[in-house]
Amino acid sequence: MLRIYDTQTGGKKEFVPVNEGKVGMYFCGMTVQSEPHVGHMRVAVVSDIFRRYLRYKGYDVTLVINFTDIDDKIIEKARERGVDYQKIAQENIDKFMEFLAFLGAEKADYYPRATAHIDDIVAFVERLVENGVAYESGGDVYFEVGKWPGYGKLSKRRLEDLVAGASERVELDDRKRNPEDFVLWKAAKEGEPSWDSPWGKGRPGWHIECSAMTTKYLGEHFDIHGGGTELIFPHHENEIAQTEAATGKPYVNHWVHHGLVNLVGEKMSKSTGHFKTMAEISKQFSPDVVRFYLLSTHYRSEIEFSDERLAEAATAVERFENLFRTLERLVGREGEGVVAAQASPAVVDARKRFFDAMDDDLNTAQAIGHLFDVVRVINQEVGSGADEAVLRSDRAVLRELSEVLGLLEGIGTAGEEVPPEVLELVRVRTEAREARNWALADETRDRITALGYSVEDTSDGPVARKDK
RNA sequence: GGCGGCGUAGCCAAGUGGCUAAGGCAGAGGAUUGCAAAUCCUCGAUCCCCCGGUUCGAAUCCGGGCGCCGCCUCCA
Repeated sequence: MLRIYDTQTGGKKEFVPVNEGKVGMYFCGMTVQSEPHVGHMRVAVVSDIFRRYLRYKGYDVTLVINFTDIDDKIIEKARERGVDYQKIAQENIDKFMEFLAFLGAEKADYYPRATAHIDDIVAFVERLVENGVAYESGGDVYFEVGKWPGYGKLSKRRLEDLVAGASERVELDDRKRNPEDFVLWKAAKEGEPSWDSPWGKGRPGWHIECSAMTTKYLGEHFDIHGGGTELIFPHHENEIAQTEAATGKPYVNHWVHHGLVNLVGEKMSKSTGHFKTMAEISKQFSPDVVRFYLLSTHYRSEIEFSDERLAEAATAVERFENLFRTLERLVGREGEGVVAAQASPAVVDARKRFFDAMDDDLNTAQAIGHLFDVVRVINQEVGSGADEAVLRSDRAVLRELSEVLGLLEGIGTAGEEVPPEVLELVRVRTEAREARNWALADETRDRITALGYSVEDTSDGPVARKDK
């Protein structure tokens, strides 16, 4: 039984889809005001792992990730650079997609943008006005929080606390009836992008786009809505208010919030400039390493991002790579002579524990622990000369589990080309070793190393491969 | 101030009432190797921030501390 956490109820509960056999998932992507950083990468990996696993469980999954492509910062940047705001947005969207591909995350089914859904947004706001929970004021439209009794149920905040807090911090806008009200539609300011609406020219507030787009793509009541914990309030709280006030139905069954990514102990954020971009990361580490690293901590926990942590992950990932390589040497390429489940009992057992962990709120950290058990068992079997049929089945399990995590998909399935000059040196070294000329053998190995390759003496003779 | 989360071996990280507290990285020793590499084996918390309490039994529940972090209307 698959259990998934829900922020609103504050615990794990059985996953029961709204529509049998199908899953609707929406993750808040990014406000494309600057280039994506490692925090956004976590959304990409978390949404991807949810989709992979639900699909593994047999569901037909629809994943939607939005882009907020209009906000104050985007407008400001466009003005600074003297370009259209859409150019800023598009550049950052392109970068986001690029790194999604880098991470091996499959594309979402829809990537809706706020500015492409103005009609839907306006219709949604109108619905709220008609329902008496929103009001127009000076060209703005506000959601009147006090008119909707469920407000605060996600973030566990009480309205009076909000009012008290707000009075200290927020300058009272005289267009608002109450300080806790939030904007659904903003009247246009001079020189800003704007769209026509029943309240005059303007642009959407930050929260309303998600309500309009989720209901459009996934319906008024769907399964999973994700994002970072910092979005719980106000963004998701407001989204619930807007949507449920409009539809009169429960909105989302599982609110899934992933922990933030910290850099040197401090939250990464666009606003402080304290972040590491994906571009920097992709130069230093492979997609498998980054994925492995992010998945080795449970998605709801905070995670600290540092080069040291990534380097450790790289060492761990190498063990998987080495095993796939060893298996290829011993029993050939994957897919050749695949035998049905003859995997060894220890592997089968670890496989079961792997899926138990995944069923428990996608506990990838625990699942990875069991995956290492599989690796160790297979290595033991390799060392003791296990039957090829068993090794093939073992490998099939290993492949199955790593695919659930989206790891190592390209490993062991394609031979690595080694250039002729390296192969020649390997031959020279082998001859030297046969002649017990250790000095020449070691010197030749040094030359191979200098070319960026290493050579290992396996039971099947020397094997050369490119260094990382 | 309000709300929420966290504190487990040198580091990272599972485990949230009951077998010997997963796994990874680092380290030590051993096997294997001409030497390496790869791999395997062995070794590490008598204990889970501290102090009380509940319980036959708690890292896990409750109370009180201490420390760290997030949110409180830009932010994945």
